[in-house]
Amino acid sequence: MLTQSEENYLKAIFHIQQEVEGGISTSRLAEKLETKAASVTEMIKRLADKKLVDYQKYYGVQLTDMGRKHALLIVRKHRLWEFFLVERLNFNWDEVHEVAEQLEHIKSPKLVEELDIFLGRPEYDPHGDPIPDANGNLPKSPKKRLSQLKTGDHAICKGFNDNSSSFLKFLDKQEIGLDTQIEVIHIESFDESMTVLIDKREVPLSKTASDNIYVEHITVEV
Amino acid sequence: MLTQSEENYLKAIFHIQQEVEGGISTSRLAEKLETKAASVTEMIKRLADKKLVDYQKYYGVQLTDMGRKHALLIVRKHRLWEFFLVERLNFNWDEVHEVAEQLEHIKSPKLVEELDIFLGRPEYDPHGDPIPDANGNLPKSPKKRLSQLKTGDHAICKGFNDNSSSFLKFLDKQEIGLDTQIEVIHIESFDESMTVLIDKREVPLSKTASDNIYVEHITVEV
DNA sequence: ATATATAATTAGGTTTGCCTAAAAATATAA
DNA sequence: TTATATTTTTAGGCAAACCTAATTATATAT
Ligand SMILES: [Mn+2]
Ligand SMILES: [Mn+2]
Ligand SMILES: [Mn+2]
Ligand SMILES: [Mn+2]
Repeated sequence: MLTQSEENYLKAIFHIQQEVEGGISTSRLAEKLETKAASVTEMIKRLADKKLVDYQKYYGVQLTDMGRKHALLIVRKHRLWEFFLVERLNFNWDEVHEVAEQLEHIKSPKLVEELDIFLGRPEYDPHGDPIPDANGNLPKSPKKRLSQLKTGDHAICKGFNDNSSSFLKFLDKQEIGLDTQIEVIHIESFDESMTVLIDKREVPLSKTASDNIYVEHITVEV
Repeated sequence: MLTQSEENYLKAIFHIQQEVEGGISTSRLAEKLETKAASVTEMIKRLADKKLVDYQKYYGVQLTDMGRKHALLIVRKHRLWEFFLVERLNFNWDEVHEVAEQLEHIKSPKLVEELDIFLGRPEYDPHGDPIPDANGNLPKSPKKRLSQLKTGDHAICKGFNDNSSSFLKFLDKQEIGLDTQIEVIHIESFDESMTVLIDKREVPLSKTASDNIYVEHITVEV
């Protein structure tokens, strides 16, 4: 049985591995977990003893198959709970993360399975992130960053790189949500900022913003 | 902010105080929490420092108003979650306690309030135990033990003194549940065992069993 | 290739929450 | 009332997770 802290480390390693290849540095993990490098080294050793990570002193850490399995279960629980909070308990999508950080550590296989059934086996959480199934399989969708599109392109919003409360509140304000239709009508070459058309509204987006929006690029029949 | 362990101590003290008056002994608490007396002494001191309990060395411990308020919130959360698990997630009433022991420690006032609303503000948990409201008020029902009734008495089952899985499974087998109608048809003076009529079925109950069943005594118009 | 900067590890502490064994206080019995 | 038994507290340790400061290894720049 893993401690809450061990679970948080595994999840953090998993998330960083989604972004970058190879071993993960102590400092990167410390940053993600908002802790100090010394604490990370210590914990990594414990996880290595338990065969949950492969660890080579000074050369970073990687999940083993077991470690990955554990991490995926935590991610599954996190996202199922977020879905529950938004769809059943009237939480806004920017207020669920902290509570899900707690709920993801509840240990009960039956609870996870019954919750999944109760919610109708959702495939995506409120932020568009895929929910691993009971076997740890992730439905993968081909996502592009909005910033990669060209003028005239059409797309549908499918998720976000940044799930912070401030970014989600910004999206609420611009009325951008999951499955929102977006058309790129102008890209400013000076700063790569973008003007997009959403539901007949012209919305200006900085490069930072468009970088953090994942879309599915669609071809529109004229 | 209280730790999980501190919350468990407060809840245990609260539950023991429901049964017996006056200060609660270190050994009684140790037994309830399945820990050692030395650990209890230590924790009690911490709780006393935080003004959550009144503590007199060698003479036991009692909740302060603050301590009682905290304990009632934990009990509220525990029972709301049990209700959720049984009514929405298809748990049987004998499998909810352990999971609720974990869920009761989730910290989010909004979660508690929204869960309460979502469930329709239930007044009793699946075992018939009252759910404190947001202000810590308990709806109190005048409960008797089934063992206190006389031959010929009619009653409705309203709760149990023992919520252990084995007792609840026994009740399932005898088809005794909340709001079940019970008529006492015989009491054996030798061992105080009882025969009751439930839905036209004669059910034998030991003194131990009838002691653990709470009922509302009703008068039946003939 | 060597010096310097950066990153990671080790050493040594702290707090929480548990333990066993010894000592002290209280309760009970002769 | 005094002796004995029981209960409670204290003393001293341990493991998990965190920390700061010092040391060591690796990476970078001259
Ligand atoms: Mn989240
Ligand atoms: Mn977490
Ligand atoms: Mn319970
Ligand atoms: Mn608990």
